[in-house]
Amino acid sequence: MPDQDPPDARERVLRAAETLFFQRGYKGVKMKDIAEKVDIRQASLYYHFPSKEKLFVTVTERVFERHRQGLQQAIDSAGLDLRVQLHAVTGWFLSQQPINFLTMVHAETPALSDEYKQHLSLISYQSVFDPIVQAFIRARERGQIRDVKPETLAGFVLSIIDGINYASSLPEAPPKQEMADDMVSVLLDGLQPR
Amino acid sequence: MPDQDPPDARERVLRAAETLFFQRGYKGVKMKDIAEKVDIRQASLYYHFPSKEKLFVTVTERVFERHRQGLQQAIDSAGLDLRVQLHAVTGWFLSQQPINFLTMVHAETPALSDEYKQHLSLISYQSVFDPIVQAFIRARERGQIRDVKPETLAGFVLSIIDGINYASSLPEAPPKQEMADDMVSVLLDGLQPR
DNA sequence: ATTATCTATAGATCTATAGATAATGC
DNA sequence: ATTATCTATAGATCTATAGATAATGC
Repeated sequence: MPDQDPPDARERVLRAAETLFFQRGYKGVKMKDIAEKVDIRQASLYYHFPSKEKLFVTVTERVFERHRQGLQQAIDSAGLDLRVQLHAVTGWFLSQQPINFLTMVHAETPALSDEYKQHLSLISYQSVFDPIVQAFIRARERGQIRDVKPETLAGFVLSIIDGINYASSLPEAPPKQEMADDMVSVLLDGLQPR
Repeated sequence: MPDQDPPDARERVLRAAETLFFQRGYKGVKMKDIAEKVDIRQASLYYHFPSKEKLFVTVTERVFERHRQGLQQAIDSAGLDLRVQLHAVTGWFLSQQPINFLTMVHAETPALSDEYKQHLSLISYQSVFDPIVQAFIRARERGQIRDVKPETLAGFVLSIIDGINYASSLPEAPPKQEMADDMVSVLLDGLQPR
């Protein structure tokens, strides 16, 4: 593994913006906040990106592309057992900066132009939703699970992961790993006493 | 059932604000938007509420109080079977204007003063979280479910309900009722083929 | 020369206040 | 008199642009 080159200014802007947008939402972040995090002046951001909206969309596209690759790889290298695959999925998400997918594409997009709304909705589906849907479809084909709509199940998984990230910001929350493991065992085995 | 009196101006403001704040978030709503929905001028809102923040907090307190009562009643009248209770919980939520609890208290509060953040976090816990936690605790005491942290389980339920509301805004989503029923059966019975 | 930053600020937007005015109820 | 609205606008905030300046690489 070679040492990482120090990120250039554009990259530093993208990283700062990613953290802030996902913490506070589009409207909750001022260009000044991002500039301060990068330690440049607010107006200098416009050398790298023509507008706040374009910066947000670029950030979001990058994040979803990263998640698409990471998720796909996690699932692919987990073999053919759904339980192992689901642990790989939660492992991937817990290794990443927490994102609220629902919040992101649901609560924030109203602030964006219609064109971008649709676009972000589509790539969010393709990147984080679809790989999980496919995993459920295949598990069903292998007879590992009963017949429940795979899109519904993928929605459950993503919702709960969002919820785990939320819960972890509260005092007294169990470790994320524990909640994630509980999710997998509840989804697969249910809550009936053994 | 007596006819409802027509709501007074203050009440109309609260209802318009509730809808808008929960659709677009605190920062996504302008006082002008609320005023237009009530069909008065923007400045007239300040006769009823001293500030946007106070209006938001009042709206949120009312909503959570309504949910606390509705949830408690739904669970209480569902007898002692957890499955029936969970259907009552989903029935209650699906009968109400969709709220994203996670979004609400997580993504929006950063825009509010620290005092209100804590306050809203607390009442959200007491109103929507605690009744469900109690239901899981009792079910466990009755031996109806195995030993998983009840707070974790309540988090799963609320996360998934948020997710169902989100999914329903997408094309091709299954009916909410169907997703909610799937949630209950997956939580209780798991996904193992029967 | 080109690249990357800076200062200064225009223009738009938004909350909240001041003071006037109309409607309602003694 | 009191209640509920209105018009007008001050003041704060935020994005984005203009033009100057410093640093880098031929």
